[in-house]
Amino acid sequence: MDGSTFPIARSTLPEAAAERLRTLIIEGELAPGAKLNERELSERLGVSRTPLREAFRMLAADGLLVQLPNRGAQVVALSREDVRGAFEVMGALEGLAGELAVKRVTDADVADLRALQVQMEAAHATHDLPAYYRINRLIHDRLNTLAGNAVLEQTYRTLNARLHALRFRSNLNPAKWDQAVSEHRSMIEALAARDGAALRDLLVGHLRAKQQAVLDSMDNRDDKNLLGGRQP
Amino acid sequence: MDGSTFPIARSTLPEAAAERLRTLIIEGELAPGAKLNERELSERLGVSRTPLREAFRMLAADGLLVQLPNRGAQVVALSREDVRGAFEVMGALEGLAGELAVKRVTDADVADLRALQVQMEAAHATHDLPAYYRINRLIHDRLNTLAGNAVLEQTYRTLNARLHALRFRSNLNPAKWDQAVSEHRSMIEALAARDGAALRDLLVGHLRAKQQAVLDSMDNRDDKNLLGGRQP
DNA sequence: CTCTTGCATTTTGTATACAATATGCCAGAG
DNA sequence: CTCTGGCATATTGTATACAAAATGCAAGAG
Repeated sequence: MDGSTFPIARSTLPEAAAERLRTLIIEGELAPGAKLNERELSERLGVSRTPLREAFRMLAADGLLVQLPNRGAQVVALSREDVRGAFEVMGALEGLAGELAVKRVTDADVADLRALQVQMEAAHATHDLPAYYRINRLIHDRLNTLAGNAVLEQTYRTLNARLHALRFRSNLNPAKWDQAVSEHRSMIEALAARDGAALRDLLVGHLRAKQQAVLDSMDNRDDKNLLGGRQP
Repeated sequence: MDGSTFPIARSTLPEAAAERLRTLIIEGELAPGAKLNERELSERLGVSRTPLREAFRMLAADGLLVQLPNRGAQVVALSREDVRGAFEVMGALEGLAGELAVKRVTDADVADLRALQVQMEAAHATHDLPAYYRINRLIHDRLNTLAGNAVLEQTYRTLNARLHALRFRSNLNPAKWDQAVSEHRSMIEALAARDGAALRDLLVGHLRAKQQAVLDSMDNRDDKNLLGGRQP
């Protein structure tokens, strides 16, 4: 027999529960700061407490929950500082992804990305925000995959999930949106030109703009107290 | 009452078990690729299987274990590619740490680091490898703390633990050692001069050299099959 | 002799029972 | 009226029992 394997996706209850909880957190169904009662949640998910507690450990490692000994788990409430820090790290990771991607990207990859860019600009032109975010994410994920570094990709995804739990999608002013789309165009050109340094700088700058937008929106949200439980 | 808290360190069994296992893995007591039998381990650690399984989930999230459904957990066996990737990410993280540290470092911090540098050079002069590694780690940790970014620090520590499980300490040739010590001197000077870009480049280069040394040592170890279970 | 197939054993997965800790309320002192 | 202390309740922590799956071995077919 050759070495190839075809493992079927068999998920255990802890994994399934973690996945479900992850979605509930990111969708905002479970709000930041919310206390998670084990018995109640296990009944709602239809599993016993044992696998649920394993799910908690996984999500805590991802930074989506915090666990206090003898006091249970609660959805993380990111402080302004946490968000700033997470975006700084994301910037470094995406910058690295850009540098690495340049070394491995093929013309076919560039063509794919250009196609995505066209779709993104279409979404921009029609003010289709959900489509824009979806394509935006596709492009960034693609770039990370192109980097060919599994550790990077995993770290990136984990951090991204944590930030998505903020649900900062709501507000994006027109000027910033125009700017972001234009930056994306430049990024793809830098990639096509195999200019790693330029791509890195663009990505870091892009992330910094996003960071600023998110921090501004945190200041202006009426539920900001839910997001900033830790600082005064 | 003011808002300050003084929580005493109360650890739960899963955390304690994870900590113990982490040590066993990093010390090499549990070798890469080793299968972990739940019943046996729980007896050796003196806990039941339930908290042990939670510990497994934590370590798996840290990348120290891999868990296969219905087939238990085993100590991760890092492939050459994994090591390359992890060092690339470490480089990006340390580079960021350097840039951020420059913005916050005080003269007192610089003085502390210079003192550590002196100790490091003493260890180098007397060929005290363990002391060298200890001080080396102190310096890098200090730099990361100086960056003032909790997300960065946590990501850095996790990744570092994974690499430490390789136990690559064994071989370091004299030329590389001299080079590393000299690079450290430059790093502290760049920090003292608040030159973030220079510090970043030094750190990235430093990591790249370390990466190369580790990859070389992996090629030359007779137990390399234990480290590279995944690739041919 | 080799390969398959079925069974016994081992090991992991999940639920539940019991223990330890935390929480909230009420009574009583000041 | 406020604060403290102690008890009842709720919740989390851990061990154990049972279920499901994988593993290893041996017997039989080819």
